[in-house]
Amino acid sequence: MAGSSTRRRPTQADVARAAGVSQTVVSSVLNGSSHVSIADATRERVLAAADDLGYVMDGAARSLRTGKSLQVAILIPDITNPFYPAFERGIQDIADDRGYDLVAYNTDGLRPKELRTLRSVQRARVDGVIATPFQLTVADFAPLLHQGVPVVVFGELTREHVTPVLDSIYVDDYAAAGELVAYRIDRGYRPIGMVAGSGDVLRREGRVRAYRRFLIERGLPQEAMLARGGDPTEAGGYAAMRELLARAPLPRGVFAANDMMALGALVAIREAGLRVPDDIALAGFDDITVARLANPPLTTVAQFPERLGRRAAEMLFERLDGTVLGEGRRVEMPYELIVRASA
Amino acid sequence: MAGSSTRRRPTQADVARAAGVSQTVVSSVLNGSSHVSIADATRERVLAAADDLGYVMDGAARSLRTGKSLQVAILIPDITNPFYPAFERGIQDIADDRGYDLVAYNTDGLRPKELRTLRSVQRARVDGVIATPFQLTVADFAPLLHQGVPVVVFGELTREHVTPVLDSIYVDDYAAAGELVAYRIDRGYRPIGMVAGSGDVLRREGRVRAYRRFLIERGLPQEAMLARGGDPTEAGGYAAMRELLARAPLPRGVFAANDMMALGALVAIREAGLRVPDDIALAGFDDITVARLANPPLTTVAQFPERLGRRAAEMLFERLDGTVLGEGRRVEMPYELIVRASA
DNA sequence: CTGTTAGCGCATTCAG
DNA sequence: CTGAATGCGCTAACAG
Repeated sequence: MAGSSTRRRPTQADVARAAGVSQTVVSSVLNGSSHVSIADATRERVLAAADDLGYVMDGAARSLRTGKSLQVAILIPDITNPFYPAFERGIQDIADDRGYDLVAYNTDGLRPKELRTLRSVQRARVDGVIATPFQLTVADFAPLLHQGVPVVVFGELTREHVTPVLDSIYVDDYAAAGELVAYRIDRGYRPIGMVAGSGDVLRREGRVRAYRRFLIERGLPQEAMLARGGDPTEAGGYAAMRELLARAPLPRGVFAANDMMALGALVAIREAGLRVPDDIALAGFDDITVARLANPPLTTVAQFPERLGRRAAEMLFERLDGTVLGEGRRVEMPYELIVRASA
Repeated sequence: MAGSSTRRRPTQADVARAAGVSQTVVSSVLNGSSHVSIADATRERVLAAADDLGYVMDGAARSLRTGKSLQVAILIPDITNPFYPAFERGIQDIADDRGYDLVAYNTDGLRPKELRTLRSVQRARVDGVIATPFQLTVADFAPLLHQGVPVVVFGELTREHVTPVLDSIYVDDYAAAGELVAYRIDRGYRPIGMVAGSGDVLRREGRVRAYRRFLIERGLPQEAMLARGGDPTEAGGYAAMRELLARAPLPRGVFAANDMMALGALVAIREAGLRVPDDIALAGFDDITVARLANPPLTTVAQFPERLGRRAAEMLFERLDGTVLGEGRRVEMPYELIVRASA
């Protein structure tokens, strides 16, 4: 009647005993590697014993000994933001293939949380990190880097005097937003507006900068039509759009910093009795799944987050494998203008 | 010109040396706990030295020694499914408060992957697991449980003869779907349809069962109006709805197994030149953010995934703390019918 | 080809 | 109140 008593998990020593060999032999056959060759008969016996006892490697012990944890960390602001699940999924798939686990951290884009996370990451002894830093700078990654933990950053980094070996992957938001505004939002010399998040988010500032440049080129007054809702969410978009609608003159086109905000803006516009795109052209950014399902379907910019995640993970593993050495790489990934009915 | 040479990370021994004390003392002050009291002056000195060297605890070593990894695992089918990010986020927030990291696994609801994941979880030596099993049964969790790793399952489990100590948390899909169909989809003795996933997903079968029961009660023919698209995604919903539309007679109401499928169905209905809800009443399940933003806004069932995640995490930590002992608990969480314009 | 040995960083006896 | 010694499970020399 042993019942639910906690059973100590089997170790290599247990397997060795069961197979009548030494623990070293067990380690060798389990790792396959090593320069030692093992007799086939012995190997079979060990494997059988391991399987029999339900042996599973103790990651902590292995990690302590080898310095490799077989875990990679991902830092994102908020998994609830529809852009990131696909990004995470892309990473996860690659990591999975390589036998790596994924430790996930949400930072909310807040610096204190980002810093705490960085320490957790060190504590966990992960082998590599993929980060979407919002407030962090390159310098903050220095400790990790110095300890030999490769880091891949998603987004454009503020260059600093010393550039550590740090890979980054990014999409040219500035160019994409510029195209979008010029070709889809602009309707001659009419006011166009933008709804954006609170603006402390480096990664997305390219979007706002592109909008500003457009205004300058057209000689349009700046700031007048820029509404910064608090959160980069649907609620934020709704609030910001209502603010825009309350001002005069009414914008004839609106660019939202992301699709969620655009969706919120859409609701606000509809509630105001105006139509998209007839009264106001509206476009977003990200091409989240539902952008296509909105009514009208949303014109936006696709960034292929899953592919971004996969590529980021590949870059990380190239560092872990030692396939790629030396200077940090900056990889630009393509975007695509998705023209639908809203603009 | 040391540059980017890999620096060994500081250990407690290094801190001890810097502070002029023994490693034992460092361990004591860093853990705060212990029955040993340390002189204030010494404590200060140690803390200063640790901070100075940028000391961060080595989780692997601690884990090996104490058996606790300060990590919990979450098993979900697919983070890309909009229900799960909020679920994960709820867990993450609680875990964060407790100083625990979250190791995330996507299983795609496929048994082989689920099993592989279970082994990874053992290898990682996580302290606890929150799982959304699709094909796994209680027995599969036995090894983990026997090793003293608490497990909280989201969803209803098939009871087996032996019920190990395993907590579960679930929403009564069967009741919720029943209400939805009876009060919102039904329009007298007219055909009503359902679009659902491929059906090997235990957790969601309550939705289909409720639909079936309704047909039986009304004496309506079964199967005729049930279309099972492959994936429980927007694409699956679209395909399944087109299939339904191709049959005769046309359904006057359609229940989708989840919101993503409902959104896809909406597109198919619109493309067929029919209107929701005038021609066809449509309802989904989950109340993902975009359900409200659809046109027309989607009638659905809210399950509050973030709250579910938080509660699941709390249950897990009650086990980890030893606050709750003994029998596995089954906690039912509330749902809410969200009536909007689509049905 | 297989066994012995040492030590990764830490928490925890047990002595001083 | 502090220090020295031990071992968690594993891998990697090194011997045999």
